[in-house]
Amino acid sequence: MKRASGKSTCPVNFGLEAFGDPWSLLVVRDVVYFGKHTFNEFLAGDEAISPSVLSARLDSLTDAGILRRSPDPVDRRRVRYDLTERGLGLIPIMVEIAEWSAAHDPDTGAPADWIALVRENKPEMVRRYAETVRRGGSVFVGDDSVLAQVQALGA
Amino acid sequence: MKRASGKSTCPVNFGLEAFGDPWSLLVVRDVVYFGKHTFNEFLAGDEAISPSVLSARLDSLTDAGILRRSPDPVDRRRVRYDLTERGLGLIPIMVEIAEWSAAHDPDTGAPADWIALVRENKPEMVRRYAETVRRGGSVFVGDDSVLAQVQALGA
DNA sequence: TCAAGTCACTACGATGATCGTAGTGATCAT
DNA sequence: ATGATCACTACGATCATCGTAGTGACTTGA
Repeated sequence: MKRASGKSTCPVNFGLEAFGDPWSLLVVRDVVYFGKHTFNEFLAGDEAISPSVLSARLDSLTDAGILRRSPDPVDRRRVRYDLTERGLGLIPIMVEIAEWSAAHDPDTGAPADWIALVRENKPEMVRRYAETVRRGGSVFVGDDSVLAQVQALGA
Repeated sequence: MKRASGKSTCPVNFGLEAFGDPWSLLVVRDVVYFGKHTFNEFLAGDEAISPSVLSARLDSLTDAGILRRSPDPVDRRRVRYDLTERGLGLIPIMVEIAEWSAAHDPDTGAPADWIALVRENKPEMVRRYAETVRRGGSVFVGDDSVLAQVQALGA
């Protein structure tokens, strides 16, 4: 990302300068979909990011106002990363990427019925994603996950 | 993008492997918003991509089924790049990126009223973008641009 | 209390990607 | 024929990422 910043006022370019590298959105995805919040949790993901790159990404996402760092009050070794409101605003982008990929990847791991549910109730699902993540939950993992909420509604 | 492909079936990861580098979506943006279709037009953009990188991106986007190359029938030096249907499917992602950036970039070049118009009529505007680009137009440039269509409606 | 484990993160050499500039050959306009 | 224009390629320098191996602060369990 050597591209001189400030050379373009195009909003697509602005976004790509903030999170358009191959790793940033995967970190955001880990928070939103899987409820990950710490360095080692990000490090253990399926895509095997290296620690120095992860460290750099966490710094740049924090600088961009997308993530917020906070020390864990009980275990002082731990640092917790949470999405800011600005970071939560990336959810619609991820949802669209997931929808595109589910449509074009023959080996996608995205369940077809979940993708259909999100596509047909997009504004509500996006809002539900954001509210759930805002209070510490995630889309797929945990008792208060969006998945659990939807299953409770459907039961 | 050294990340071993096939290591993850996550749809966000799939999308990022296809167009998640810092340049691919800018090429797609040039087609959709500005009606660019040739190597030198892409090269002349505000963000100053280098020719070798552009060449590599055009190859990978073509391999990914997002762009289609065709020789110009009248000028045989020319090669034209167009979006495939799969490439047109990236429009909602770009629209969301533009909306996020317009909301968070104090120096954004995106007109506020245009962003508002798109936000409030998203499905229709996305469909209009796609139809216009499909028949060779673009969002902002040309007689048949989406901008011109909207202005004609409002007149 | 003390050793062992875990935490976030840094160091570092090797590899790969991107940068900017300068071409190249094919084709077109005059 | 000449010069301009087309889509690229070549290439050395610089930058980013990769993978592995640590580091110091802190916590845990005996």
